Amino acid sequence: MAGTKNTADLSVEIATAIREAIVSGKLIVDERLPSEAELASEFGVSRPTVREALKRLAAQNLIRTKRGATGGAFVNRLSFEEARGDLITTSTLLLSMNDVDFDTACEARFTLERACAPLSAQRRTPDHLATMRAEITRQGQAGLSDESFCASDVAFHRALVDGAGNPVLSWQLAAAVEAIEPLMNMITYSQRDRDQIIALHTRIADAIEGQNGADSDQALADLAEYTRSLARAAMERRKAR
Amino acid sequence: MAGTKNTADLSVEIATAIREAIVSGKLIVDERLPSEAELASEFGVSRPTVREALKRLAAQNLIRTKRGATGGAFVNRLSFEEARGDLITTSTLLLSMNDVDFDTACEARFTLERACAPLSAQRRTPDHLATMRAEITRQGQAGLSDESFCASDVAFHRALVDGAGNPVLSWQLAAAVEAIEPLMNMITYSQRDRDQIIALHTRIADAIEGQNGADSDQALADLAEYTRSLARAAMERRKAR
DNA sequence: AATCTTTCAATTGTCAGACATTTAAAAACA
DNA sequence: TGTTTTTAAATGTCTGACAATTGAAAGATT
Repeated sequence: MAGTKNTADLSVEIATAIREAIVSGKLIVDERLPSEAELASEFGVSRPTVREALKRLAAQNLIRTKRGATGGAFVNRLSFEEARGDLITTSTLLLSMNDVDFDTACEARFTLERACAPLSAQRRTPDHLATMRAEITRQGQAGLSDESFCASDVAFHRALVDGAGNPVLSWQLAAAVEAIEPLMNMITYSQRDRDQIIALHTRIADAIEGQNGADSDQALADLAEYTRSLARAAMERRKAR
Repeated sequence: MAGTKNTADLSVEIATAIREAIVSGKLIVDERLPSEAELASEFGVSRPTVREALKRLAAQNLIRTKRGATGGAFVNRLSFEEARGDLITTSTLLLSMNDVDFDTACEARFTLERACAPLSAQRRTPDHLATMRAEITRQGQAGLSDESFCASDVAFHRALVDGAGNPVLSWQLAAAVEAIEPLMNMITYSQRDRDQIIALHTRIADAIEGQNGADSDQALADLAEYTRSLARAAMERRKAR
């Protein structure tokens, strides 16, 4: 008789029902959901069960809640900004929990980034260029910790990708770039390494400024190769130890 | 006096604490968390509050729960498969809620996909080729609904991307490809349109089979342009109506 | 001794009712 | 009219209880 598995927990069922209403557009942005008490009565469950369902949706940024007289749960306008943090967390965990090796992660990142470079060369604004130059300057500062160097590296590449002027690309690439930061942080950067990277960054920035997509692509390819070689060396040092 | 905003709800605080323990590696995959009662006592809150925190984490696939004597909450190994569904949902909502126009979404998708094509040309297995050919055949079947045509289109492109043999790329691209399916579904495909798309798909498959990265890239660029033109036409028809 | 059955204990899932806190609007007041 | 107080509605939290599930231990049977 049965076909559907109706053994799911109630809070899961309720969360799913509301989520589908949001995704399908039955519930629109900023619309207020019924109060917890009303939902409980509608679904024939208790208030704590409804609350667990709402917390599930809140964890996915699908709703936001407000207390007080005019409060309640509202359909949340999912912003790229909000979604970025979750995507980075997810990417980071995917890499670490599935033993994705550095080469694979690095290849994915640079493959995607290189795809953005020609667009960025076309469309970058002075703002993007200024950010890239500023980060290159910072990367040359003496006494910069490896962690700060990596953070600046991320900022540089984010500016590069943002230059493409496509929020969807920026969103996806931010994750790709930032998710491997923990892996990059495991590398120790000698002064020579840093100088090399800064030179490559300068080549990239020059190409982007000169709206030369081919050059920026080649410079990124070189940076990808150099990064891989650094990681390989770090791995071997670790193994030899 | 205060510097940190400690006004966050308790269930949020607890969820954040546990999430950070997972991300930082303090809690490892498949490790069992303390029981709800123990967590409640540890954090000095009631069981319902702990449960709301756990539901938040469960909604992000960070933990799974099991009932019974040996039950409890366990750190979940986040799989690409699991994460894909959430990413697609998020992408779809981002596009619809932020009024991302078709051109922008389409550009992002094809930019990323074209980046994968050369890798796929190098590494694709006979399996990937077989899937691509099979989907092309299906796309030519008479009486196929627009929806099924789109679904097959998605399957074709997923096989193409999977051919690159990089799970990280597959994961990110699956989202990019599938998230715009709802937008593609709004287009009506005439027989002539379908023939054109099938011809382009065949060109792509041929290039991938012949391990010709440049050809596959060009064919994808042509497909991108054709898709955009179809969407533009559909938009104008809608406006004229 | 081996195997099947029953019981048990631990844990999550659900419920009911209560109180605390927050918030904006309504009412009272100056 | 402007300010303060009250009030009502909503979420946030707590307590205590019971139901459902599940693996393991204890017991019964062959």
